[in-house]
Amino acid sequence: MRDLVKAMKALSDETRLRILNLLLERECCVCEVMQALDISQTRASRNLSALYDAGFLKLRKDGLWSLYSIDNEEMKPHFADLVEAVRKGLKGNEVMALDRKRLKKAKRVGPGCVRKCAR
Amino acid sequence: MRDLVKAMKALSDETRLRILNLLLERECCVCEVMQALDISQTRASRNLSALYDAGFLKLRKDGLWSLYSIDNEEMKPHFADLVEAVRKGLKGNEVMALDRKRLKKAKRVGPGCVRKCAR
DNA sequence: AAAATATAAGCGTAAATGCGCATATGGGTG
DNA sequence: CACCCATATGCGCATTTACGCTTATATTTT
Repeated sequence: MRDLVKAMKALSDETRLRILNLLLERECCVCEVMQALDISQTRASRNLSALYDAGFLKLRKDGLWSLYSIDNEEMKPHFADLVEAVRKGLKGNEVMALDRKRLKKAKRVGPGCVRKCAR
Repeated sequence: MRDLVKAMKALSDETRLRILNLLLERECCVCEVMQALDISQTRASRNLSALYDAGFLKLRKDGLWSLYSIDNEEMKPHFADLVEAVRKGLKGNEVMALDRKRLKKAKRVGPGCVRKCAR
């Protein structure tokens, strides 16, 4: 039960639902999440970690980048059901649509991404 | 999205998951929840209200009793999916089994139920 | 109407949560 | 090796949450 409570907690936050929405589109690095949601590096990193710790995401390292994505293979079946329910519930939401739009313009590479985003 | 966050918050608490487990069995009054989970009246009432406010339950009054049950008819489809995911995730849990067991012995009527349970 | 009863709500408090700031970590490049 | 960069983490603070205690509300019974 502990795990389920943790999973639900992970999903009970606006920022994390927005992140999940991005990841339903594609794999993202922390930097891209920052840009798409227009949030701080700390906030992006922490909330990605929360989703990861809860068991929804997998992590892949590529050089300096941490690439997070929805862990469809290893995720518990009922967790996948939760993700699906969230996807349904978020469908048509304008904030989510805007986030996805900005994700398309987000760049994984480029010098000083973090610093630039901070301004 | 606000509603979804609220729903997930409602499900991200051990007490409320235990209550939901009872209601998956059958309709319950506050008093029965108290007995089955061995918790205070305030706690039972408050957490039932939270699940109700989030949109998972319906309320029926019968004399002094407030009878809560899962609102399968009016609930949003993706909320029903959440409940189903929770049910799956809770299957086989020993705490849930014990709660259900005690629910069978819980009585809706009987003088001084609340007072007795408080001891 | 007065007493009893089940439930709800106000209030205070302890714990948990979210996040910004600063700093640490660890890989990449010159 | 020195520096740059993306990410992670320690710390402190403000807000939220959970819950017990007490009291209010509403309904039934005497």
